Amino acid sequence: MNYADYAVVFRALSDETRLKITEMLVGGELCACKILESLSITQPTLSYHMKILCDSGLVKGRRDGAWMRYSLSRNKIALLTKFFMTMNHRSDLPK
Amino acid sequence: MNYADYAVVFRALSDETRLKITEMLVGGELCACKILESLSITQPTLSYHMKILCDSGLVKGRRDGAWMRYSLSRNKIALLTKFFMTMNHRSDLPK
DNA sequence: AAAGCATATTGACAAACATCTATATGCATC
DNA sequence: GATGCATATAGATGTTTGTCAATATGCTTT
Repeated sequence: MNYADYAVVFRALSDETRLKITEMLVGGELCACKILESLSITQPTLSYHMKILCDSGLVKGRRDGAWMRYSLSRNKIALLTKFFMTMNHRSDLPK
Repeated sequence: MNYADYAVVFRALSDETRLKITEMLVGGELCACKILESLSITQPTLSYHMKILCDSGLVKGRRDGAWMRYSLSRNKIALLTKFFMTMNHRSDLPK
């Protein structure tokens, strides 16, 4: 991942609604309709947010008949963990 | 940190210029003028970005005479590391 | 193939963002 | 206190964002 890739995934996480969705997915795969129930937004707005999350690579979507099921990408989360861990290890910073 | 706090710090990291600045600071404290040298932006634009980074808590600034010296917040980075680590530990996700 | 539910796309719009020029403020030195 | 350098603020502007209502697409079941 380069600067642009990180910028995209951090932008995906920079909205409260998308953060809430991400937290919901920590519990495991969910379909769009289930996510929608927990939020005070319209269905098109949810679809917009899911697209941003998926395009960033943080969330994976798969069709299951009429439903879309979403889950977090373990890989991406591991990369992000490493991003921050490396930050604290590589230097000599004040508290 | 709550959703809003995380949203603010991720928004701070969602811009390529600010990501570059953050990476520079991994090497240790830098003054604004030094950061400015490495970027193709004007001084007011840098000042704008530094404000966003500082407001998010990711970067700490301190006056040193005429200069402003900036460095990363170890605390904040540790919190963000934990944020992602917890994500991968708390659940049962596909690869 | 018609009907019905789940999801995506389009078009519109107000709000927020990134950038610049111009100007102001802070600090050090003469 | 006047000059000069470092940084911040203000104002203007084009771009991007988040949201909705309306509509389209996809899938399943009669």
